[in-house]
Amino acid sequence: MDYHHRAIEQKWQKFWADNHTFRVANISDKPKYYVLDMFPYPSGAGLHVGHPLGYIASDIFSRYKRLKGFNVLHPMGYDSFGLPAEQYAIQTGQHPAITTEANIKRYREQLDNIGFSFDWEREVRTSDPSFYKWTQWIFMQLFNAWYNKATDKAEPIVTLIAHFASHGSHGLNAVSDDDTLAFTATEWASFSEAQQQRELLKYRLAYLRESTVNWCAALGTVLANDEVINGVSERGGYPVEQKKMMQWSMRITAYAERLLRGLEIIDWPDPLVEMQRNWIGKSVGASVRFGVPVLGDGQYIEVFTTRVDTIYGVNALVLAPEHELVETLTTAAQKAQVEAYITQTKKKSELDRMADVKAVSGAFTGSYAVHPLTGKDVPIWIADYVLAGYGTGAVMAVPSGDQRDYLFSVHFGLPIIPISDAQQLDGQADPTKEGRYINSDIINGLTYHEAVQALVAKLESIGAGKATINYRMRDAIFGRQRYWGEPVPVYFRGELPQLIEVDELPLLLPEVDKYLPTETGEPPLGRAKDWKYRGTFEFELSTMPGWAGSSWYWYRYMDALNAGEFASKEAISYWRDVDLYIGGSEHATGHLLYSRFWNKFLKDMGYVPEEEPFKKLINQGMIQGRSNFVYRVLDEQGRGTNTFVSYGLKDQYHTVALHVDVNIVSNDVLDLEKFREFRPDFADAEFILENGKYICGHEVEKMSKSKYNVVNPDDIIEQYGADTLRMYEMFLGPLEQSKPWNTNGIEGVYKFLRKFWKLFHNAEGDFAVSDEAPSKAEWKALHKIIRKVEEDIERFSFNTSVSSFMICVNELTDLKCNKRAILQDLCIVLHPYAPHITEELWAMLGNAPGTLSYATYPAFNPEYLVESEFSYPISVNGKTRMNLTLPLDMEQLDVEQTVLTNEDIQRYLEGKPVKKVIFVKGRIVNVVV
RNA sequence: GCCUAGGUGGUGGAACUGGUAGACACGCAGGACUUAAAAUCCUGUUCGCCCUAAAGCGAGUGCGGGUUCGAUUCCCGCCCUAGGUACCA
Repeated sequence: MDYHHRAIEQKWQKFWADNHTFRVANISDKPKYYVLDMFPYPSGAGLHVGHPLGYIASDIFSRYKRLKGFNVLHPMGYDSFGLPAEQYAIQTGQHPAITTEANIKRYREQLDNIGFSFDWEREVRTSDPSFYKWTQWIFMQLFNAWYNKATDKAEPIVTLIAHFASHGSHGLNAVSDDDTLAFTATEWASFSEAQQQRELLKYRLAYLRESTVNWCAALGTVLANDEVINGVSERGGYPVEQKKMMQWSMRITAYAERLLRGLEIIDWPDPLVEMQRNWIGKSVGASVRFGVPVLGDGQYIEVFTTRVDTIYGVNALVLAPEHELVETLTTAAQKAQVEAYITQTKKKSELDRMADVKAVSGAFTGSYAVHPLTGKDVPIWIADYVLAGYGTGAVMAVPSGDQRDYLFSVHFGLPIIPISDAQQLDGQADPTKEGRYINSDIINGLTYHEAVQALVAKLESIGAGKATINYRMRDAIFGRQRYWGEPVPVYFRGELPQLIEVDELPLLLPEVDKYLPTETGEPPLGRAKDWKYRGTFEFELSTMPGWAGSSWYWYRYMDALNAGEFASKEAISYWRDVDLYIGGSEHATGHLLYSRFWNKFLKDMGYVPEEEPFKKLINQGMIQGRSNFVYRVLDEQGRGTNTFVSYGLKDQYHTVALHVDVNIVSNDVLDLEKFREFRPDFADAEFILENGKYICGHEVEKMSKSKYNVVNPDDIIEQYGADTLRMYEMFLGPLEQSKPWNTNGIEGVYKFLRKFWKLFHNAEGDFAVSDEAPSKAEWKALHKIIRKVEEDIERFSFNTSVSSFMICVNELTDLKCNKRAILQDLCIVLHPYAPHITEELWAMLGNAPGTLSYATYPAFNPEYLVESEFSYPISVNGKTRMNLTLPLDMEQLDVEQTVLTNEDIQRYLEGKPVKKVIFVKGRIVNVVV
């Protein structure tokens, strides 16, 4: 019998489904192992061969872990809220739930084709009310919590209320808005309910605040910073403007330090850790207050600096043009100039501002601040190199130590004062921390560390500053003016947001007549009829952002059907955290940061046990498209003819390159018949061939329909089978590396599986396995692969395993091995990679069908690999000259003698005196002359 | 600019802690089987020189240096590619 992949694969996929082979229990004697994939957004286009790359790797790993005796949780689901379904709904009027359902069905079919070992009984969909009920529930927990810096964790809001009731705001160390009130316990008691609520909102981890948001009028929505690229929306490329708006936000900044600390205990790729570190952007420095007499007594401008030691070099304060004090500070004489400058910067788009980094601009306000240490006047300027959103939106300019300040000062003729004897100011600033300070009053002669200490102490003692830590990361906006997302479980009593009752969850997404903003500019939910809480109060009309559901979904898999909790305590305490998470690096600062934040919060509230949710993380590379081109010959007027010239001859003609469907090209050779059917206008195409073939050109591009380079896994599976697809995707190269998909080469993997199949069959094609004892060489081939695959999988080097399987099967074929003892173990070792063919052969070997998934991975026995001899490469002066087989237990002196007296070696020595012989046992002999 | 990863045959890639560079596979060339094709199998395939052949010689892992008996691997400088980031005080 030949290897018929289609029949075998369908048979086993059905078997696994019918027998619930991959159903996994939350109780087990085995150690647990949780393998998670980043779940997909089910788009209308379906899967292409790039999508399953990570899933195949995680499936191999899961199947391997099962064979190694672990209880493996390996679930899959859908991140099914999202823009494309809504965009489609806007265009067609079809409810996004319907398109989403259809897309999920298609995804499921495609996934099932590949033979994954997911426990589908745990499937989650973020858009399903039984799931988003708990997303809303977590939101409510966040609303009902504050961050206590004293205990360094989030606490229920009741503990804050208790503190206010007994101590007022005194002694509180909390993360909050800037405008909190100071009050006593008695004053708190005297506050109205509304006043109290207003104050509490300044502390809640989910809170409302007026934020400047990226408003995209064309999309009718607010975008996150990472959705705005170069001033236009990532999706669609529409213009984005800054707009003030009441927005739900998440106080992720409360967790900045813990998010940073956690990076040290997790096993993630360095670039990803680095990206998160930069995103959080911690700077240690000081805040310094510069008094501003014109604003009134005791009024000041606060700046943040990482170089407080340079404070005596300050020649100006520079504010962001958007700074709130600019208008007040501008004197009548400077008014025209300042206003002109502000108009000019406002006009500049984000893009211009970035392109213009080197152009210095700014304006003098006419006012002066007072240097807190010298008492001297410091002019106050505005300039757009100072960003309103970072620090305090104001900087102290130190031209000798900061290049931007230097350029600014040179441009506007401000004095440049050197502050260190080590500074070299030849046309640029010198930020050195070496040397001793000069022109710096109380720190003259001190070193950097001494100076910082002395200055912070001094500033603190006069109330003009303190040591401060600043983060680049901002609180995350948690709202979208869109329809297809989780409703926020909040209604309004006047201006004040109130939570609905827990037993009223889920707050279902209401029906609307259109998926567009209302005429008055309200989000689509404003269109819902009679959508009021208890018939009276307005619901929140924005929905949650895309990252809400994905910030906790891995817990739902642990107990996906639980109606009473997001997951039971027992399930969570058994599975705890994700042992291996595989996904793309594009989620580095979005999903992976928000998930860590929610996880820490859930831990603070006692719902989950681990500080970090994803112990180990692997980024799979992107699979790019590999486009093929044909070259249409142009006539003298530059018009296209119906003649196409092969790649190698195209330079002899005037041609234009056209994309051609990669599915009608094989090894860059065009299928002429299929090409004529490809487009009606190609029906009578003629070809100029080379060597009888039409060779196509190629280029690496994004995989997309318009480039005709999309390869559907279903087509590959139809032709070669899922086992071939799985192994070929791995064979393509290291998992982490991005690479173009190229179907060339898949034949090699397909041939391998047929060769493997043939080991179990005789020349007539009948199943024929021998019970004889294997030879030494056969044992050796087996145990080499047992060890190799184990090592490779543990370091996620799947491509090298595939090569080793090929070597092993080549060896066994050469040995004509059909011994049961060898082939049965080989089935187990290969099973994670090629589950269908191995299940089939396993059953043919007489094992109970379907038991292979839970077989025991064979133990490696080093005795089979022990060698008594080794063929040493003999090199002279580092250049390999020949090989010499010597016993492995031969020691240096004997080796030297054998080698040096060898006739062939003598030739290379040319009679020169031997200086030294390097001998590394089992490796090499190097003669130095 | 900064951060990170990477540059190896015609192609994808291998070489794990400094020890035979190019495993494995594709492609290509030649051959066997076949009426023929497909499938299968065998041989060769880094480049250059020499040669009927056998054998031999030289160069070679982006470029230039260094350490070492020995470097794709470690160090210094540079070039290029991809991803991230954008005046962060």
